[in-house]
Amino acid sequence: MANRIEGYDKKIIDCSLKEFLEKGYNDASLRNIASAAGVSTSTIYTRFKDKEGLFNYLIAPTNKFIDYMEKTLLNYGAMSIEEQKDEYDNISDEGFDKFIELVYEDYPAYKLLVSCSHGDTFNNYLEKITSLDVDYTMKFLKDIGSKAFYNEELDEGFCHVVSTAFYSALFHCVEHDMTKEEAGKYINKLRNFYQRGWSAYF
Amino acid sequence: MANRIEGYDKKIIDCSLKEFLEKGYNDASLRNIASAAGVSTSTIYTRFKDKEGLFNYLIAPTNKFIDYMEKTLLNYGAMSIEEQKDEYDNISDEGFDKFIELVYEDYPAYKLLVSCSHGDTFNNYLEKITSLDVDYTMKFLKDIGSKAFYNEELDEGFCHVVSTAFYSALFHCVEHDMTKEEAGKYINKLRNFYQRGWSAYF
Amino acid sequence: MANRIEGYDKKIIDCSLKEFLEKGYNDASLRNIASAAGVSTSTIYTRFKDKEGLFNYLIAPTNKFIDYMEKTLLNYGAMSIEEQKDEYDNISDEGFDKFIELVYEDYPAYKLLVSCSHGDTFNNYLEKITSLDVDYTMKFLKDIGSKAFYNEELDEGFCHVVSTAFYSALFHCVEHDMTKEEAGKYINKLRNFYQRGWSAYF
Amino acid sequence: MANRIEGYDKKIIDCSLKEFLEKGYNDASLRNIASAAGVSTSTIYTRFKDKEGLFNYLIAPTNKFIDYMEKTLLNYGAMSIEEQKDEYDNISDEGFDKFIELVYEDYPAYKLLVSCSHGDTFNNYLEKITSLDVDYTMKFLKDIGSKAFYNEELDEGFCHVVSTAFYSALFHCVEHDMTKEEAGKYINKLRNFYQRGWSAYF
DNA sequence: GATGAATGAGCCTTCATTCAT
DNA sequence: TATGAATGAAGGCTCATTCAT
Repeated sequence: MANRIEGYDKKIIDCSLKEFLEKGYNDASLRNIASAAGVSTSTIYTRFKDKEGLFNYLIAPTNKFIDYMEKTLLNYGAMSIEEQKDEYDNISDEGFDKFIELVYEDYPAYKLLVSCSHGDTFNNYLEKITSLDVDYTMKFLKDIGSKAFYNEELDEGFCHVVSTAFYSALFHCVEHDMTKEEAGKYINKLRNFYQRGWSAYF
Repeated sequence: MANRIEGYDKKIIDCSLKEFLEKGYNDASLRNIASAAGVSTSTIYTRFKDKEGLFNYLIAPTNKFIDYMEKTLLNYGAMSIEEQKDEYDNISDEGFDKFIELVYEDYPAYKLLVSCSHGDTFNNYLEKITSLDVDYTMKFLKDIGSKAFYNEELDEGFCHVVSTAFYSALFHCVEHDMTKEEAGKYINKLRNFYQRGWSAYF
Repeated sequence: MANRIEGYDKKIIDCSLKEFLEKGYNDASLRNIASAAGVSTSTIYTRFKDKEGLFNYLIAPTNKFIDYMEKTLLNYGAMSIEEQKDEYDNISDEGFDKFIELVYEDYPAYKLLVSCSHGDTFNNYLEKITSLDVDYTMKFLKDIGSKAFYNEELDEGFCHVVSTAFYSALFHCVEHDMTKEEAGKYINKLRNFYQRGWSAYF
Repeated sequence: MANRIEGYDKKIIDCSLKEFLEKGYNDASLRNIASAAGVSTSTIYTRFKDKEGLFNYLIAPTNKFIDYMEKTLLNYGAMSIEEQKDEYDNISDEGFDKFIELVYEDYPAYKLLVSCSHGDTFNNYLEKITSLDVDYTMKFLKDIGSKAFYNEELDEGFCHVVSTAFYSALFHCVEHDMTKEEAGKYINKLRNFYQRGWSAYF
């Protein structure tokens, strides 16, 4: 998509990216963007409605990962318990591969989301991901008859917090500008680490 | 200290707290604060230099935890390896007790730091804590001759990220306004979880 | 005329009406109108020249009443004094009937003129009506040898102001959205009231 | 009061007056005012809160007439019927003298109110005056046992409209920039005219 | 030490209008 | 003829900060 954008739009997008990345949402100025892009401020409004609309356009690609998670978990949830157990590792591996692929395909969008967004934008994003994960995890624990689940040693609240911590840590690869390769190694270690954490409950 | 603050200063501090907590650093307005406190905007400048100075004053108590960590780890590092091994659990338990004590002694300051600060303020704070922890941990691993340490399975970078994730999660008790009791239980679970994660490396 | 307007023009007119009635001339936005009508802003310019042109088009029907007054007074002025005296009441009755008929035939146009127009638009309209009335009235007073006219007790200036007040009051039926029936009763009372006022001069 | 205002305030007020009188409330620009007054736009905000606050300051003196009416009618209403009958003409004469005095004492304020204000400002002003008048009039008609009042030939609605027309006409002396003398004569004629109109009901 | 006042820079946004296509 | 796009101008307003008093 991006490669088909040309002319003013392209300039506006590039300059917005630069401005937002440098200053963050709040301190970014549409005036600066417009003048850097060689257009009038109004042009931005013609194209993107307003400041928020422009920013949302820039981070829109990050929805692909959420879409992917939703779709994947839906399929996964539709499997039998046995299949779920068998497929868990595959699905998981594929998921994180996909994560890396998507992130490095639209790196600026993720960078913006993680490091330069406004209010609760990133928190909401994390919350969506975490909730999806937790919902399916809780269901899975229930279905497999997890002892920890049934004696309430592992409640949803704690699950949620640890999950949030995990996904926060996941996005450190963006926050700290790792290369794709660094990210791959890092994520593997992270998964191992958390798996050991979770192991007691499964 | 707080109990010696009176008159205008007290009012300014109270109203600043309210404004920053409600709107966050960027959207807080010194004029609102001044008018709520019944002083002129200039008075704030007389007392606190500027907006940032005022905010820093408000979050200053949070340095107590960092001071505590520094002092404690310094003492710990001065022990022999054998002592360190023996004392690890005690020191650790005491540390988290102290954390809870300090946080709930100056709750607004921590809340401000965690949820309402500006730019990298909280990240820098976390970074300080994490670095302290990681430095001593790496030294400890080296001293005890950790296999994982020597075959570079556990490098400083990863250690840092996981540690960051842990301390981030730790401060969720502030972010989510847990009561002191809730925080106590929550932190215990969290420590167990992460200990299992780390166990492979020790 | 209206029944021959179709397609885009019709939509533009309807939406303009709505926008102008809701927000008044100044605060109405051509963009809102265009987007509500499903056309581009430019289309409005193609059809109606500009904002003022569009508005003028919408209130154009209100000229019918002025045309009627002009024609009627011309005929009336062409009569002999005796005829004028005889016909005064008839002409007058017919005139106000016609007023009501025209207003309720093109109600939105009058409403726009009275309540939503810009600058001196309505004042100019009133001024035209008043001037017509005053011109003929002064001529009539002169022709019938009115004492008040000749001793300058009743000068044109005063006549003008009272006439303005009368026609202003007349249009209250539009300003206050009276039904046709309410307007009929209201106007009768108003005429009686002002006739008593004038009576001293005739 | 005005003669004690000096420095920037005076300049701002003078220039605001000029701008509002020339362009009306909506089209007046605070930027123009500020630059004409040789101050920054912000200064206006320091002094007058905002555009509306500035305008309200300028027209504030017009409240004197309403205050006068309220006070006068209150006293009048407290009299016995006989006294009211006896005093009616005096009170009335004094009232209109006072009107002229107040208007020409703060002419710009009234001019602004009548010819340059925003939305329903002047209508609301007229409405206040009219309501005061109508309230006392209706009470008076009731007290003196007016036939027209009791057989409902003269209802409050009609009374209100005619009264509005009268006070509208009254302010024509401001709208048309009459001199104080012209206004005096004009108002006398107007009062006579309307008295004849009312006479049928008393 | 406190303040009222002033400020310049900057904000986002909206508008009526034009013009190449 | 219709329009999408672009624009310059302008709008009201808020801000952190300074400084003479």
